[in-house]
Amino acid sequence: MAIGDTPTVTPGRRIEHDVRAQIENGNLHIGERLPSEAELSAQYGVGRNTVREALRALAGQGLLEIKVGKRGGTFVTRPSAEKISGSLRLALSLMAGTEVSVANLVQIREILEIPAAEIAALQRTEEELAALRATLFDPYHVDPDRVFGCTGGFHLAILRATHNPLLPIVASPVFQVLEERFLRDRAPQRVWLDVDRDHREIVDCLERHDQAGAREAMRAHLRAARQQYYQDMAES
Amino acid sequence: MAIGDTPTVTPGRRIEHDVRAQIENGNLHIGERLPSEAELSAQYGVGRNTVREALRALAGQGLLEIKVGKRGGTFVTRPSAEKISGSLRLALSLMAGTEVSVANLVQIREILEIPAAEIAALQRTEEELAALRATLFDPYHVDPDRVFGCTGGFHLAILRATHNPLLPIVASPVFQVLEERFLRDRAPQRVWLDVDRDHREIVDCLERHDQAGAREAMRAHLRAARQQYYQDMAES
DNA sequence: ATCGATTTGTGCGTATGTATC
DNA sequence: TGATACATACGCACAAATCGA
Repeated sequence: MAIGDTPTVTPGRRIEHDVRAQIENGNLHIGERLPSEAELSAQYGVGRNTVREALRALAGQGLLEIKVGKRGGTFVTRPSAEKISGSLRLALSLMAGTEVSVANLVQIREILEIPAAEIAALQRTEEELAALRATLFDPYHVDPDRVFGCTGGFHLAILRATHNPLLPIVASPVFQVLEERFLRDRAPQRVWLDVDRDHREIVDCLERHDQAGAREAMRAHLRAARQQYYQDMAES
Repeated sequence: MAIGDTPTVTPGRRIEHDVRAQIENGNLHIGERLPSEAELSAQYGVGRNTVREALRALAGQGLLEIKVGKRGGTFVTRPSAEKISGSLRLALSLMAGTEVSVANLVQIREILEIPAAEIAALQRTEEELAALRATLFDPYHVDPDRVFGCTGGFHLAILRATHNPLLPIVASPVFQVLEERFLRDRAPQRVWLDVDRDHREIVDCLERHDQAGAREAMRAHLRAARQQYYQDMAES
């Protein structure tokens, strides 16, 4: 242990930080099992409650998985994509309106999703194209809940079709926060006509592997969405 | 257990999920104080340790802040930018090599940092320009540790100069994971000559608000970095 | 500045549920 | 079926931090 460590850190915090550091520097690798609570409490010279709380905090971050039973125990794991994405979505949702403006969110969305469309036009498989078509909807018979799910599914399908797992992880929370805060079901039908037209145009571009077309179609689509967000803000 | 019963969810998990849901749907606001542990344990009909572990799990995610003392207690907070960025960095680091390839990381980096340079060229203040210049180094007197910090500082300064707080949050973890895994101090001096030249060219573009120049200079810089990563991988 | 009230931090013992053998 | 090992849950007691009178 390094000298001059923070003097007044509670044992619980210290254990949490210590285990986290061991995961980070590879001392503990994925799938490895930690000593039992009793062993840890003996090693650190603290009670089992203290150990348990430290392990809980790390489990909340998705770094540990706790299983019961004789062959159970606490195991090192990596946060799932869903866990990361969910944490990011909640964090962005809580930041939106104070530290982070709608313009910030829109800008990130355009930075990520416009290249994503271009990459997807190159990488998409037939299966992904079919999944994308399944998200198209009939703008003349709008069930608000269904349309909301379709638009989310459309953009997620594009991100997935890039074959880069990081793009859905970082881009979908941004998209979800924007869609949650706006036009959940407040948008007039005219908007859905435009959205549907844009979606179909993008799908057409992906079908013929038209990278430049997909990029520009997505750019136009997101520009329209941006205008809708701003109009929605002005009204409320 | 009777047939059709909901699977047994432990009280601790239930409390954790319940509090998280209340934060998410706005029932609990930022800065609001939760009831004391004793009150919560009475409300939920569980022991105080159970409550503490649930709160610890949420505190580990940066959603709660726990303070001791008479006016202390458990307060709802939003995860700090550092917390989010740190969690993302560790998660990416653990995923790198299995679910996520180096090519995936490089692609995200280019998607984010090339537009960032273009935006920074428009938005940068004199102070940010000065901070950027402070990260330049002398490639002929390379102290590996210092150069490593400088390159990180350079890219972070660009991201900050965009005036979009989300860009540092999502882009810096990607950058850090790549730099950690490669050329920490294995790079030959020739590389640092090129890096220094690229950095100075980008700074020059930002100085004269040359958006297209900054974008293309960053593109070239990241292309060179990509080649270095791949060469580094081939050698090891 | 001391004292007391409030709240979290910690230790320990015990009983129970559950998965594995 | 029973034994074993481990997590789960609870309750209590005391320590430490903090604030206010």
